Amino acid sequence: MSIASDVIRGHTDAIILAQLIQGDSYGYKINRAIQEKTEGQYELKEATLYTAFRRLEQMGCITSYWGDENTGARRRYYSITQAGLEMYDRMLAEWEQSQALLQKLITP
Amino acid sequence: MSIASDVIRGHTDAIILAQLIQGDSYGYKINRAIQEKTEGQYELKEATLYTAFRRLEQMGCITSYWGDENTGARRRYYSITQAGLEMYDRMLAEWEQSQALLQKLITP
DNA sequence: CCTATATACTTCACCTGTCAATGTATCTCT
DNA sequence: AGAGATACATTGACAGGTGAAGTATATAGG
Repeated sequence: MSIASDVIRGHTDAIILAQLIQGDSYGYKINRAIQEKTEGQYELKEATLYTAFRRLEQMGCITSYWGDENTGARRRYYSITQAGLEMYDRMLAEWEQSQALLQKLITP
Repeated sequence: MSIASDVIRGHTDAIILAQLIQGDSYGYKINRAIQEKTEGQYELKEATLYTAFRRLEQMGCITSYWGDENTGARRRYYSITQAGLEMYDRMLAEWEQSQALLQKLITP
């Protein structure tokens, strides 16, 4: 849907980790935060979001637990781990580097 | 192989078009130019490069013709079309936009 | 009460771009 | 003759993203 999807592709993980650095959260809320951050310009597709959670958990970058809501739908909360923090730092550095690289390449 | 591959992904077309704006060229030479431009930090894999040529030609963004080398291996030259120029402009604008968007998203 | 809407998570099938591997052919240098 | 550079092409596999569909609960409005 979004124009930006090709750039964002492969950065879903970093985007999620960036959100979790600010504290534990759950899928729906994270997506909301992303929409607000971008003034509605971007949102993650649900399938993308939950696939990313699986991937990140399997890599040991996040852990999850069920919230104890006594009302509303159940929520699965996620926490960023030490490995996740390190991964985030690497991804951020990579992004800075790649950005400069592509800028060079895309200029005639 | 490269660190930047996830960012560059989906921008191969724009990179190639950026090269062709400077004049007709052929696969091997374009890849060389890319390597030089990035001081060896990046190169396209051959499969990626030639797949992109097919895609761009099919979309009408480039046209191709065989060079009339009387020595050495034959070369297939590519020209950017009007549609290609327009596509490039769109891609460049998109990149600027996406860059800003991802910068926002990747920051905690 | 019933329906629509929002919240919240899950799974499956499919598409696209990338890339490793492999193959072809020609030229130059030793 | 053999090695290495030039030059193009195809195949099969893989990873990430996404549309579509499904499950379940709470709330607001008619």
